[in-house]
Amino acid sequence: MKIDPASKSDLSAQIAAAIRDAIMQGDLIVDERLPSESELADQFRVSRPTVREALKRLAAQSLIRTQRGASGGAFVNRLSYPDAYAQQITTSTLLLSMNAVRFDTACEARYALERACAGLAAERRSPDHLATMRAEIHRQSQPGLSDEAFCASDVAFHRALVDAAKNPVLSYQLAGAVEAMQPLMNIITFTARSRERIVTLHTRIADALEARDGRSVDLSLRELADYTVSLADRVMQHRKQAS
Amino acid sequence: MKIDPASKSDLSAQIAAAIRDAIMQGDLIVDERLPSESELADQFRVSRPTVREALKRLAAQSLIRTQRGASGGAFVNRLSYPDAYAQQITTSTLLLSMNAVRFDTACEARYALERACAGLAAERRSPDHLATMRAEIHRQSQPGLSDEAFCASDVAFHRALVDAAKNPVLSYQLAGAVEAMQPLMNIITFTARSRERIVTLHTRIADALEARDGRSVDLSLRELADYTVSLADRVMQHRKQAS
DNA sequence: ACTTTTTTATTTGTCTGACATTTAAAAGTC
DNA sequence: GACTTTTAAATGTCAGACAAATAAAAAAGT
Repeated sequence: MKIDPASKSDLSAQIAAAIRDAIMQGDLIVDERLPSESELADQFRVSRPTVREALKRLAAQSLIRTQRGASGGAFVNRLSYPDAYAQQITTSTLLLSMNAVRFDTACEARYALERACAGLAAERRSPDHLATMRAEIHRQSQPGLSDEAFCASDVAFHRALVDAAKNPVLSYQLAGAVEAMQPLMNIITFTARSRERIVTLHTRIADALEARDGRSVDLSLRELADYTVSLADRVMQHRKQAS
Repeated sequence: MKIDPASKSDLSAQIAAAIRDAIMQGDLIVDERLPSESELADQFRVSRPTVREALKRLAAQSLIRTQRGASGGAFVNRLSYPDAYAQQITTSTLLLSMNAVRFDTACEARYALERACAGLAAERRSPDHLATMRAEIHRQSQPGLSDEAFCASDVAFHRALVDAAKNPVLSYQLAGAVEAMQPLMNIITFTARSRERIVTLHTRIADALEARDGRSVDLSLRELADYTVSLADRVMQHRKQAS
């Protein structure tokens, strides 16, 4: 069923890969129970701790879940959207923070992706999405709002925009990109961002969405992107001068 | 430094979360060495196997790498683009295959994302990208080509289009989406897809890209998307009739 | 006969201790 | 000084044990 070439290193990684392949290939279906740890140990000719390490690897990717007790065991997990979001966010966040991705590169990518939703969102937006966006705009225009709260509201606004496209796959992809950008965005927000300008642009986007004018949404998003990038440039130049 | 509330279950998961947080927070930087497994065991007041399970969880997410021998240990890993790709692909593939995502939903998402690259790609495409695309088009028009090879070439073509935008973050996001769609796409291709039509549209895209006409690229992509979705509809209807 | 309680078996979670293997650095040798 | 050998530290793996949770079976009580 699943074998294991005695080639090179790390038995637990090999076992994890074998089980992962079986799941991806469809040999193991959702909610199916894997053999018990002891049985797997016998099957693969390794000890139980080694099997356990392999299972933990899979659990870390939400591929399996485990239950204790009689008739417990490891079960193939249905990968839910929230789980997938979470992993995408950690992966994307780390990728951006560890690879010295330039702010404008990330920003360009983010708004390009978001603009991909503009047309669909204009077609399909429901009153709920509009209400959410209006509410966030209102919150953003409150004078006493902290920087953190403003950023959170900003994310919620754009999240609503993406969700308005009513395509869960798009939402899933975009959630990772937007969330991962947040730390980078905060650097800008906390220094130079004009809330007034942002609120104006957000309002324009909401208006265009309400009018189901996809082209106008797209234009406003592009303007927002350009503004954000120009801000970033200014912040970077400022830093260069300071050092 | 990192503690561990004796609240609820699964020590290895808690420890993994603590270390993951430390990495994401920046308390542990790239290439920094974690304490040895024995030291971590002492620190968290657990046994070494438990620590090891936690470390394997992190290794599964490419957050750490391990080296044997003296001055070995677990090191914070720089998450590389290829590693991130790989994870994105497994996650996306499983998400799509396990959640009964409708083909047209996935297809819509894929082409929406790809169209997000159209403008940038038209601006920045290099002769290399064009050459790759032309070569793939040529391969696709060979009569003896197997279905598998045609699909692979299709992926390579679209990959080149995305890469032409010269934004690694976009490439990273799109690679996952496109690859994850492949199994679904194959269902269509192996039944009803007209290669001639595809090649014609691909050629039009390449021509528009050569002319740096972003708008035209976008239109051709939309046409390709519509064609693919209509094909899918036909295949589904055909199946419904058969059953 | 039906419900409640108790027992039991199974399975994961965790610990202890040991040995194997790899690898870099220290010690020794020419 | 360059080379070889030894050593120590670390991960990788194993074996066996006990704890804890849990569902099913068995027993008890009404």
